[in-house]
Amino acid sequence: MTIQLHDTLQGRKVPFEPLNDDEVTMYLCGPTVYNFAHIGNARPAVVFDLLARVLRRRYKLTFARNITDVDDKINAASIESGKPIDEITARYIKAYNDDMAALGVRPPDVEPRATQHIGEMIEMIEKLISSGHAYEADGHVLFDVDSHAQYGELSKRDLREMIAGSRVEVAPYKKSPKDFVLWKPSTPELPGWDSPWGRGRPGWHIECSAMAEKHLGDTIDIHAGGQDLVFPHHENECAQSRCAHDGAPFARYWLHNGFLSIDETKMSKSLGNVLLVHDLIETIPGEVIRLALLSAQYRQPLDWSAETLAAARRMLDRLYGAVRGIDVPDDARAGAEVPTAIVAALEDDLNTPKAMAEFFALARTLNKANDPQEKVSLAAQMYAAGELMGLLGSDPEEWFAGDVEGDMPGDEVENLIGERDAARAVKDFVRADEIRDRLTAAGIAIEDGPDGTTWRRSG
RNA sequence: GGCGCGGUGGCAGAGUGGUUAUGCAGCGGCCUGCAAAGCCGUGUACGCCGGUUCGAUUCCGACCCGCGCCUCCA
Repeated sequence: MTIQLHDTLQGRKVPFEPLNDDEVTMYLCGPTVYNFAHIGNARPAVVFDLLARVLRRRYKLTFARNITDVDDKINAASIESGKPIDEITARYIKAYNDDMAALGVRPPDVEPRATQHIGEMIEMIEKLISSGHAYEADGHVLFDVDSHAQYGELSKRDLREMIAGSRVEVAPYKKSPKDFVLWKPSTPELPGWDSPWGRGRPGWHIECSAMAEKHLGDTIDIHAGGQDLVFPHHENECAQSRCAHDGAPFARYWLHNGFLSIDETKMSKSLGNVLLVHDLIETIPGEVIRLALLSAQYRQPLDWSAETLAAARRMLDRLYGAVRGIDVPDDARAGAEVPTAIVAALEDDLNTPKAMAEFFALARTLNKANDPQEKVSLAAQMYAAGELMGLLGSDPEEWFAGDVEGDMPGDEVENLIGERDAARAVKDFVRADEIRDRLTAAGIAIEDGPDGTTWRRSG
């Protein structure tokens, strides 16, 4: 079975056939680094990290995720804070990578920065001008949308409708209201680079086209991003790249993740409900956030709430509970295969809910198993599946003990459990239950098993 | 207004032309000193109305409702 992916351009799920048999290229629109990443920014990073992991099982993947480090929002942040642009971008690039790492997102193979590809952008713009797809006007360079017949195919927009519905004021130098900027002039205070059209800076869309070309080639296999980027960003990228490459296809598969809402409302600054990953990871384990983001199939809308998180945490409790107390030697772990049902679910357009269902089926089999050898083998499969999905990365004991010390330190918990065991041994159940109540009050749940008593933080 | 997406049991969330999703919560049982965890069992679920069909939650059409994009945005 080949990998199935939903392609936005074709509007349906299709078999994935890379341009080259065993090498795959993927580009994901990364962050504009003027602030911390919010939980909505994290969804594509996590989802397409998982896709990268799935693809790497079969192919040699080159995965590029760019950083937009020249942008009006960055300029605004610099003016507002009085800090130099370099300082701001450096700070938020680091924060982004730290935050994503906390969510189990592996670094991409290439992380190109816009400011380091200005030369490539200028070259591409020159190509577009000389081939009649772009024109210079009033210090700007604009893409001539009418020169590209396929414009609108990706976002399925009718050009006439777009003009009629246009709500923006049209700059007087544009030949058509649809035309978008490739290069714009900069004032002395703003970042700028010398170009054939004077000192200026690139438009947003050309950045991605130039970086994709440089690192992945003229035609890339997969281009991914959030649904909101379909128009205008990806439509424009596609137009630029195709016109700069004699009409060669830009991306063979376009993947777009659905939007995330917060308590069923749109996340926005004005509502004050923007949740920063940076803040969330202070109190919530990264794996819980990751699984919450993967709890719906990536194209579906996902609502973020306390319940979403609680559900993800309980799912992980179940998985960790199954492998708890089973010592899996390194060689057993290394030799374990991810169950085919889980792989199949993920290869079916990243059906994470189905994959989790199969994961739980494996956990159930493990919970039922009696043979020690079999248990080790099944636990090893659990870890293999976890590694593929970016889950089960902690030691189970540490997972249940919690990252954050609760009201009661771990050794005090152990001492009380020891006292309780002694009381139980002499059938002093009143005393034993007293101790359990104390632990319960401190958020510690007790589990008496055949091999002794275990505990977990339940808060 | 245009384009796109979605409405599944108490909640979250897959999937399918006729047979159990899964997790959480609930109920019954096993286990346990009692619990917890685990295991077993358990739910007249598929927005509304027509159509196709032996049979539709699943296909087709209309309708209602929600969301996103069309302007910076994951």
